This record gives sequence, C-alpha cells and structure tokens, in this order.
Amino acid sequence: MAMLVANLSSSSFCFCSSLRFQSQKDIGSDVRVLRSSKASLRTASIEYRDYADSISTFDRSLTDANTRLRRFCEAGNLESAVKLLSVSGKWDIDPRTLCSVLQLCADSRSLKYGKEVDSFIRGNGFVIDSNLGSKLALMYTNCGDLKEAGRVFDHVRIEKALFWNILMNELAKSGDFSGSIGLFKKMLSSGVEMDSYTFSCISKSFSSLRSVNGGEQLHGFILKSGFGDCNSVANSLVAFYLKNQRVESARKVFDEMTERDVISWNSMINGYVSNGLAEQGLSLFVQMLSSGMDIDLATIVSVFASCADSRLLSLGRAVHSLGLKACLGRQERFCNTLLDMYAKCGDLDSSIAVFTEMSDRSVVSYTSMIAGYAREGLAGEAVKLFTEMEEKGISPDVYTVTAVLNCCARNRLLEEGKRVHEWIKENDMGFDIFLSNALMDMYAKCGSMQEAELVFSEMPVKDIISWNTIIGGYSKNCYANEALSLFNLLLEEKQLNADERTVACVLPACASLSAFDKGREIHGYIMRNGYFSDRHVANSLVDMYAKCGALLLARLLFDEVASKDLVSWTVMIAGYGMHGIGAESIALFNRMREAGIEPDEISFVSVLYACSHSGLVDEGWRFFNIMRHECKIEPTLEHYACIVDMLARTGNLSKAYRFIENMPIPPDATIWGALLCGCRIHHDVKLAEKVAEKVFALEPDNTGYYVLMANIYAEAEKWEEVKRLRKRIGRRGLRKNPGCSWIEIKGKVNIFVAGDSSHPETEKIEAFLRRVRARMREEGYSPQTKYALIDAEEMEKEEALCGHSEKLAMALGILSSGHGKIIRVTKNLRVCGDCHEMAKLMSKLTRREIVLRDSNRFHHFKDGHCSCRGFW
DNA sequence: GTAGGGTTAG
Repeated sequence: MAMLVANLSSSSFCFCSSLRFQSQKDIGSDVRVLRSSKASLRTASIEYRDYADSISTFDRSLTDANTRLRRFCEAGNLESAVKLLSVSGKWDIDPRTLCSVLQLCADSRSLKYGKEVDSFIRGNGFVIDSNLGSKLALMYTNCGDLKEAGRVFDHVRIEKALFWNILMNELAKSGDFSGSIGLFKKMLSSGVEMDSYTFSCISKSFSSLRSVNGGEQLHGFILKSGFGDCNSVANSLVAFYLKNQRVESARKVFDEMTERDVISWNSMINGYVSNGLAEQGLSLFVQMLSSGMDIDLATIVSVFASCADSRLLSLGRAVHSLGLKACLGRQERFCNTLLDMYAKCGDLDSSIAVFTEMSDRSVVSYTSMIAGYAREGLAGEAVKLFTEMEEKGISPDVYTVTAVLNCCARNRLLEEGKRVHEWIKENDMGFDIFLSNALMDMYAKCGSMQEAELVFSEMPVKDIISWNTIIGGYSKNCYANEALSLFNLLLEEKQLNADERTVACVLPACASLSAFDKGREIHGYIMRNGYFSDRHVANSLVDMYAKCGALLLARLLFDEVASKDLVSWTVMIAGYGMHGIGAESIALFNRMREAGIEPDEISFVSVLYACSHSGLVDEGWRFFNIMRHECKIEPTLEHYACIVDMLARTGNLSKAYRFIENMPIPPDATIWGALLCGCRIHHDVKLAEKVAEKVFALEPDNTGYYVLMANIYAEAEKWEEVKRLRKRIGRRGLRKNPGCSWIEIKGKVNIFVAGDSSHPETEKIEAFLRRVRARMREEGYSPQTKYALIDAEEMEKEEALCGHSEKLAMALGILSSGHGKIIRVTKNLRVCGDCHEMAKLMSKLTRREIVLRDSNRFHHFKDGHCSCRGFW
C-alpha cells in the first residue's frame, strides 16, 4: 500500500507537470486543449500512460477496474464507464480515474452521467482535492449547471486559473455578468494566481454590464499585476473601452501597446466605426496599411462598414480590390458586407452583381439585399426577394423582417405591412424591441395610429426609440394632443430620458396647435439638456416659434443656428411667408443661395407661398422660372397651387384660369380651390360657379368648398342660390366643418366653437364684445353682416357674428391676460371678414397686439392694422 | 476583434 501511494504521487507529479509545462508555454492553447474532444483524448492518454508506468503488478484487481475504466474513457464510451463505476467499490478506484471519467462527462456534455459520478464520489467519501474538484467543476460548467459548478468552488480550493476562467466565461455567456464578476472577486481573495485569460474574460463582463467604473479599476489592477504588456489583455481593455463609448481611453491603451497585432488594429478600427467615428476608423486603417501589418477578413469587414457609414463609395471600391488580392473574395462574410456597403453607398447595381455571383447566400445576404432594394424604393423587388428566400428554404429572421417592414413604411404599403405583421404572429418570432419599433413605425408612416398604439401598448419593454416613434407618429398624423400627452408621460415616468429626437418629434405637435407656452417649456428642456446644438432640434424649434406666431423669436434663434442647412433656411423663409413678410422671405432665399445652399422643391414652395401671400406677382414668376430653368426642378401640384393662389389673390382671375388649363399635370381640388378663393375676394360669382363645379367633381365630400361657394353667394346676397347649395350639401349628408378657435391661457388651452356659451367667462366675454361693437358703431363701422351665413334679420345676423369662435377667443385673451401680453389665437378655418375687421379695432381700442393664426396664414393686428394687408 | 434591423426637423 505504501508503495502504491508513492507510485501514485510520482505519477500525479508527472501528470501535473505536463500540464504545467503547457500552461507556461501557452495558456490560451491550454484552454483550447481542454475544450476540444480530440485534445481531451490526448490528456486522457497522458494520464493513462503515466498511470500504466506506475502500477504495481501485485494489485491486479485495482489495475483491472481502473484500466478498464480508462479504456472506456479513451474510446469515449461513457455509458459503459459509468456502469462499471457504479458496480465498483471505493477501494477499487483511483481518484485520477475519476478525473478521466469526469472529463469525458464534460466533453460529452452529459449532466446525467456527470451527476452519477459525483454521487459515486460523495457516496464513497472520496477526498475532493484541487484536481478532482477542478474536474467536477469543469463537468458541471460544461454541462450547463453553473450553480453546481459554483458550489464546487465554494468548497474546494481550485488552484488552476484555467477552471476559474472557464466558469467565469460560461457565466458571462449565460448573461450572469455579476456572477462572473463575483467569481473573479472570490478568485482574488483566494489568492489564486491569475493568467491573461482571466483578465480578458472578466473585462468582457464589466463591458457587458456597462460598468465603466469596474472596468477602470480592473485596468489599474492589470497594470499593477504586470499584465499590461500582454497583448490579449490590452486588446480586451481596448474592446472594453470601445464598447463603453470611451474611445479616447481605448486609443490611449492602443497607442501604449508595445506590439499591436491584427486584433488590436481591427478592434480599434471597428470601435471607431461603431462609435460613429467612421472617418477616424478609416484613417487608422490607412495607418495600418502603411505600418505593414497584414489585413484579414475582420479588418475588411470593419472597413466596409465604415465606408457604408460615411458613404465613401470610391474607397469601398478600392478596399474591394484589396480584399480580392488578399483572396477573401469567396468568403461569405466578405461578400455580405461588400454588398451591404455598395447598397448603402447607393450603388445598387454593384450590390446586385455581388449578390448574383455569390455561391452561398445566407439570411444575412438576403437581408442586406432586401434592405438595399427598400432604400431605393424598389418595394416590389424587396418583397419578391423575401418570398424567394422562403422558397429556397432560408428562413427570414428578425433582421429580415425589420428590413421588409422598413420597406413597407417607406413606400406606405399598409396592406403588405399588415401581412408581414400576420407572418410575424404565425411564425411566433417572439418579442424583439427592434421588430416592435419597426412595426410601430410602419403603422405610423402608413397613417394607422390605432395599430401603432396597439403595438406600443403591448411592448413589454420600451426604449427611447419606441417612444420617439409613437410620439413622432402622432405628431405627423395630426394627433398633436396625443403626441404632447405621451411626451408628458415620458417625462413623468422618468425611466427614460427624452433625447434630441424626442424633442424633434414633439415640437411639430406644439407647432400645429400653436401651443406657444408648451413650446417654450420644451425650449427650456432643450437648453437644460444642451440639445440646441442638434440641427434637427434647432430647426424644429425655429419652425415651432414661427408657427406659434413668435416670428422675432424664431428669427433670433435662426441666427443662433451655427451651421444652417437647407431645412434651417426653409423654415425661416416659410415663417416670413406665413406672416406676410414676403420681402424678408425673398431676401433670405437669396442669402441662402449666396451661402452656396441649393434650394430644393420644398424651399421653392416656401418662397412661392411667401410671394403669393404678399402679393408679389413678378417675384413669384421669377422664382417659378428659376426653379424650372436654373435648378431644373419639375413643378409639383404645390408649386402650381402657389402660382394660382398668387394670381387669384391679386385679381388676375382669368389669367389664373388659363394657367390651370395649361398645366402639364392634372390639377387637383386645391388648385381650383385657390382660384375659387380668389373669386370670393374679387366677387366674381360667375367664374366662381364655373370653378366650383370642377372642385365639387374632384372632391365631392369636402364641405369646405361648398361653404366657400355659399359664402360667395351670400356676399352677393344671392340667397336663393345659398339655399340651393345648402340643400345640395344636405342631400350628400354633409355637415359643415364647425369653425373652432383656441387660445392658451396660463398653460391651459381654451377652445371655442361658433355660438359657444359653455365657457365659464361667457357673460364677461359677451359684455365685452357688445362694448366693442358699440364703440365700433361710434367710430362709423357697421357689422359686416354679409359674412354671416344666415339669411335672416340683420339683428340675428349680428348676433351670429358675435358668436364667431375667433371673436370669443380674442375677447377671452384680452380679458384674462396682463396688459403687455400678446394675444395668440388659432383658428381651424380661415378667419371671417367681420372678425378680421373687429380684430383690427380691438387692437386699436385696447392697445393690445393680437396674433391670429388661421388655417392659411398669420394675421398680426396692431393699432388698427393687420399685417396681411388684405392678402388672405 | 468580424457582416444584416428600428426613432428626428422644412
């Protein structure tokens, strides 16, 4: 027995020293040795040889059981090994044999047999030393029972860093980063010697936890332990900093490395790209080339991503040929990123060429190609490819489906989008935040906010993009109140921070409501968070102020926008236009062109609108011609509508009529409607009748046009015609869209409809209006009764006029706000002529400035005058 | 260390 013990310990020394030798040489390869099953056979055979040398010939029975067990292990016959073990007695089995069996359990990922071996060990009271404990821990780790593996570490002192590393790694892989860090801390307090793998493994956990603090502490510890010069450790630190947006810290580690390998370069380049610094990534790539470092597939993949990001097609092409020279041309990843790069750079033909020539196309290839088609608006092709991939047996994944949804969103394909939604439900894709956001966006862009809201409400987890998508969807689909209340909810919940995009999404809602105070509140939020430097935010803020009637404020902010783009100029040009300051619009338009910014069709709409609302006919024609001949922009219906409006307002009615008849595209109701408005201003009933028939034919259900025509008849006192028209409206079952006006007072929006007496201040309002009316009569003004669409006694008409919603709102504003404050009223329809006259007088009598925004433009009333000068 | 997906202003 004594001899046996001596032999065992000597063989045990052999066993350990062979491993120790390996670990000193190359720790990384040691891990790989244990992980691949081929290598484990090698380990087992080393153990077996060592053991065979050491056995004594007089104890055959012991040899037999252990030899047979090891032969089973060598042959990978786990079942027989465990069966034999279960019928063996404690004294028949050598602990190192148990190690071999456990190793086989670990390699075959067999928790069932592993547990049997464990109970054999415990049942027979084997002393679990560091070696046996290590194998037990490895078995549980590889078999996925990480809790049990952890328990082994609690009870046995495991000496080798390797086994700690493996469990740490598995914990991290399972998402238990804190567990992984906990194990690391235990390792630290146990005084177990760490190796480079320990550090790269644990920095991944800190990285995934986004624990910058923890990672920085680890960095300090690494430097103290002298592992700072180790390449793989430094690489993992670089990766850690890059993943946590500490690009400068990453670069510092990178720069201080004595020898950078291809991985160091690749992670640094890729880190730049994923942190939105594609150009720095590219310049590092150039440095990499000149340093003589060989590039590999990962390098190219990152560089293609940078090219795609920065739309650098020519550089992408150059790298393409570089990759071909490096013989990467047939690699699937190479082709996938290549085709994606071409698609994102707008060279779809090259993408298609790469796609066609690929021998093996994966779901990634298809997804990139579908996204490429979608980007170019080729929805049909995208959907075709989606069907084709299913036919070829390649199942779409969440990435593919989001690409298809994005395609539906861009092309407003609600029906196709709904089908994709059904497909998602049928295929049970499960919850994915990207997918749900894409679904919401599709519904929102297709105008179906109810379905978008449903998706939103059913999301178990929402991120800021989910909120931005739903708020922006409501904003764009004219549900301004819903957009604002969701924005408030987001702020109240305090779970997520409203970002630049949120603000850019919600400001148009304030703009459409003319919610000046709410807009100012959001302006404060923007300043507190430093969001003004974001151009989208600044532009939408300027637009909001312009649309809330605060034109000077809009201009002040516009001047603050550091680098103005086309949208910045356009909102300001449009702002002046809707306030009737056409000359300033034109001046800005010219300044924009001088600044080297090319106008697009929307900026031309803005300047043409400004010309028409200021009666600048010659200028309007000039811009129309510049657009067509200098800028080569084909006019759209909107541009034609501006010209017709401009001619009609200025009394050039027959010119406008001829202009419409000669349009190269068929005019819509808006175009004829603009002329109809002109007919009203210039009291041309005959032409109006002719034009109205065209409008009614194009939009038979739009009540606004019938009302307009009725007004034209009423103003000409053709009451019979008014009656006939009213009957016609009745026959169609149409009801007049009620006029409504609102005013924000101390943060609360007060809404009035015509004849409204529900407001608590009604009596005061009516008394005030009667006083104003009396003063008006004294000053020689008679009520503009023809604006009341009622054929009745003059008195009744006057009363009906008094009830117009904009008068009520203006009166409330004057009565309930401090003297210096500007009255801001918004109306959903155009302002009525009598209200317009009355507003002029109110501004004079009360010495208050009134800003009235109607559905068409702004009216600034001051000292008895209006800024529109009759162009409305 | 490595490819494909979702949100913003006129």
